[in-house]
Amino acid sequence: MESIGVQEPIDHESRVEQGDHKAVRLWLRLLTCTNLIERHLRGQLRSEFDITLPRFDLMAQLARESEGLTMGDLSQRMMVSGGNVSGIAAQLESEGLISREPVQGNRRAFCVTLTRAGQARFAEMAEAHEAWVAECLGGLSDSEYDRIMRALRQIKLEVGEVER
Amino acid sequence: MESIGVQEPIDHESRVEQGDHKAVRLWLRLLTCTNLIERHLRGQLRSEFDITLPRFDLMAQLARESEGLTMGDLSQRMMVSGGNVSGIAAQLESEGLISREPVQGNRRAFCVTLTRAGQARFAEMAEAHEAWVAECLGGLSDSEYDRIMRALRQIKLEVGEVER
DNA sequence: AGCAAACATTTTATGTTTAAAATATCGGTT
DNA sequence: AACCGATATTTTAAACATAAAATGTTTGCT
Repeated sequence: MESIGVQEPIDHESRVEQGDHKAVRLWLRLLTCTNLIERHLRGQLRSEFDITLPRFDLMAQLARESEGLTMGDLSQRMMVSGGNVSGIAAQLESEGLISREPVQGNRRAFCVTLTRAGQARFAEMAEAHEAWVAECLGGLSDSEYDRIMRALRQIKLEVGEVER
Repeated sequence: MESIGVQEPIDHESRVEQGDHKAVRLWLRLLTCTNLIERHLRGQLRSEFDITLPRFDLMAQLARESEGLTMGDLSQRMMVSGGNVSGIAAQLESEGLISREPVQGNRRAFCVTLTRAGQARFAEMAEAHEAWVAECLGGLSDSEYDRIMRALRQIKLEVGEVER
């Protein structure tokens, strides 16, 4: 399947075309894998903890920063727009899982932290989340794991350069 | 960085915990890469062709099936809900890029195809799209490309089993 | 002090996405 | 023929996501 082995000599245009097709195939597979895992995690979070993935993500960012984060920090780390963070944070706040307090010395910013209830809730979820991810990705050998991590890092850098 | 080399003997619990953390790190990197590329493509499609990524995706599915696809086929191949396809298709239809015709022998289904205008429009976009993807992913060597493709295939299979 | 540019956040409008309910059709059974 | 479960699609409600405009706030410069 997918043209293994035999390599006919081809001209330059065909070679380029084939190279591009390769990149697209890789992109589609990357997208498929990510979507499958994301869908799985979303469903599990919903059925086991009645929470959405974006809300879990926001809490996860706060959980690793006990000092708290500003809305802008959250936007940057979650890689979503500021307006988006506003909406998600508003809901978590109304559920009592996070709190937003003014920052002294900068009346523009808010400091967002997990409430005690939020910390407890997140701890439960994080444990389950790790297990679900390991089910999906734990089957790789150490060397495969390292290789794919390196390849993804390189891809990340290249996209950054393209965007620059 | 990230614990290279030295390996202290550790008990079973720590080993498991460490394995889980590894999987989560891989997952987050996978997600980051996919989001970066997706964001790049979305922006390019918007600025160059004034079209959204989902609409492009729907057209791409139709472009490789000259016979046309049903709404259900599209939902399955795009890996999104049927209701979602309904909305996207409605807009593309109103723009004259796709057509939906009843299927003889099954009055429930529609056969969706690219209009002639849709074909022409998609041909332009597809060429640019390939180039953008190649910019992001073309920097991998052939062997790296093969390895990551294989690893992703394995991941895809494992997620399928977990979901089963 | 005054003022412009940058910053932090929210609001608005539009579009995507899902789950679930609703609508309609099909196939087979009785 | 009447009915029932499966199939194909649309509609609905709620949440997520973006870009762009709006609202305050801060900072640096003159």
